[in-house]
Amino acid sequence: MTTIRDVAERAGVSVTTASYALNGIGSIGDATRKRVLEAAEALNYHPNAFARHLKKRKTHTIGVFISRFGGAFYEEILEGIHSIILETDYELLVCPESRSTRRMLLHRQVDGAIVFDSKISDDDVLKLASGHFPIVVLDRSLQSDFILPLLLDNAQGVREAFAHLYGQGCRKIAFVTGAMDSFDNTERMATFLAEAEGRNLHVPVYPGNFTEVSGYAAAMSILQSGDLPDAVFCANDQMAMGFLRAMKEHGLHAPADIAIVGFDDIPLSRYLQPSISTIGTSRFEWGATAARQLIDFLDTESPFQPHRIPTRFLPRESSTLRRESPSAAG
Amino acid sequence: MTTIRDVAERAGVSVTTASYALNGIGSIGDATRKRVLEAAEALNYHPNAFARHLKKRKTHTIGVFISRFGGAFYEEILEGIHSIILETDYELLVCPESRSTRRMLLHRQVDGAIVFDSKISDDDVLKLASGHFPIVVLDRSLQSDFILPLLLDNAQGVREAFAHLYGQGCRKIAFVTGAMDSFDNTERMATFLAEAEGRNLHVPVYPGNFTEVSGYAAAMSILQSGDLPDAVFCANDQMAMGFLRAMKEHGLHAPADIAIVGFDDIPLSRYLQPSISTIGTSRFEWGATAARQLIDFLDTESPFQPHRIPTRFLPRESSTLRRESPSAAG
DNA sequence: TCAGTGAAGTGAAACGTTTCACTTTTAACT
DNA sequence: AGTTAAAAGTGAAACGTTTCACTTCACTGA
Repeated sequence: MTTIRDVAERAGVSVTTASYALNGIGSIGDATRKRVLEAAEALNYHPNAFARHLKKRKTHTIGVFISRFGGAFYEEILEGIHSIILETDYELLVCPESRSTRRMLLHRQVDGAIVFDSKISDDDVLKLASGHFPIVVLDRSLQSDFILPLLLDNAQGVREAFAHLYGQGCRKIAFVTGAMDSFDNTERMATFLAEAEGRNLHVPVYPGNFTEVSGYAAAMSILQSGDLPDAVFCANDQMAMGFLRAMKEHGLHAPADIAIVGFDDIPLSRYLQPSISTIGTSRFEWGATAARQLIDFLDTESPFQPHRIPTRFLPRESSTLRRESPSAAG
Repeated sequence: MTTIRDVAERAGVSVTTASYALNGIGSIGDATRKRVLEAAEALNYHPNAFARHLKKRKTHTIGVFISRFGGAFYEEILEGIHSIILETDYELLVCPESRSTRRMLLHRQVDGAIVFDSKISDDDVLKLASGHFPIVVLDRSLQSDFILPLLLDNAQGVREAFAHLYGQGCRKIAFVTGAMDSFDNTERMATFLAEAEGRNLHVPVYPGNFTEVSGYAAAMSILQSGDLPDAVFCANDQMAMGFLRAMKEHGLHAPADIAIVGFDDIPLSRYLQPSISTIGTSRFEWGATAARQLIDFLDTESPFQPHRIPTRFLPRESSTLRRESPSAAG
């Protein structure tokens, strides 16, 4: 572990001079600077990040906190964030859930954070956020000058989807929920039920948890009841996939027997057979917006600009009963 | 920014006592400990990670360095790594390419690293690695006691693929390369050419760079030459996708006109039409193995166990001319 | 009563940087 | 030669922890 002290010694200068030379600041003679740089090179010196960050109060790094990497969901958001990072001089650190006390531990190891992990409590986020530590949250609604909730406009897409099903004559529509502690699920369900209520429709609700398996299970309990709906809205695509799998096993077809709509537009949804009607957004833009706003805040202290990320319904095979017009493709 | 000094003051104890109490070590009376904990809670105190890590020489964190998040490739590796992390008390930090001096900056911010980013030079990896900083590399071959190269067994899969094509009677086989500075590409190409040579076949080589577009371009130059091969091996699936797109645009079909084989088994390859024959591995296991070995090294100093990650050929529609036996499915 | 013991608590050095405030050297003018 | 200013370089404090070595104190048992 060579330190700046070793470098200074070898170059025959003081630690101060070595520091200035290495950072290219202060007034240091060319010859001296060169000698220091050579010493550093020769000793394979790398500054200790902790000592440096302890002294300077900034790390020029933003942290992204997610629960996991899979799920075909985070990837595009991370790419969006990364695309903005590449335009700046910031670093990016992505931290998934871990057993130890990540939340506390990583605090102040980054200058700001983007949070997309329901395992992190609202309370922790509220406590951590400050003018020195702004946070963008992608999965919840929180009120603070230093927190920017950047949420999907769930209502918009759900309304479009409902209109599509209703417009096709579906009147017996069931809803399969996601995890009940999810903000998005709550909003999707509330919107859907409100739309139905507006048309005097009763919507049976089946509990799920966003997993493929829970969609399958919901389908099983519906199919076994014998009383089939003509359409089912699943709170995400994974569950729609599970639902479709169960239908196939029972010799039923979407949309002929039951029209299916999901949410998220995961990459697979387009390629399955039938392709899954779903509600999508540009996740890349979502991530990019989050990163942009966070960095703007850090650089210029400009206050956060709350807004919703637009979503839109993408009709595909799993719910389209008859093609209205030949040119109307999703 | 409340510090441990503030906590100590509020609790009416020394900084030392506060530190011991907060860390649950030393001999501190129950009443005192409680007072310290309450003070910390009241002040919303979080230890400064930099000061802590500067003093203790360990961070209990491993870093993963990748070039980007997309490409349908890293996701599963990251999930594999994460799965191991969850079993331990380590933290995980994932760091994609950035404009600033990430390599130096992150050094010592983690206890060990997993590298999968060709933009990081061999030289840097060699210099950084040491008994205090072990590195697992997933994309290159390097010799050091403190570096573990965990590479795909490219040869195995390529040989199987070649045998498959040759066994079907293909004799005029072209190769589309990946990026020339890629270790994997080099190995895939070398194996393929060696296999061909062994059967006295000449293989025309078309340059690509692993992108879908470069596969498309390679196809265009082959198709325009008018002299069609009966099979093409692409060094990865993205290029195979591009190749197939070009074929479709020319009214050609795989495998009837040209049999196509890719490499990587990206999720999409299974769902496209035709589905793409490819060479796959368990990327989840790959990541898990990397994490396991790194953590073993850190915990027990047990030396690295070099080995290759097995790959296997997955015959699908794009290359299977006739089904040999009804039961032989991939 | 007192040495001995263990529990409870503390002072201060150390980790490796950066940077403020300062001194020394050099060069440029009269 | 003497003055001044700028350039080059340095000492030491600070960042916020942890932890070694130490003190204080109350209690035990003889």
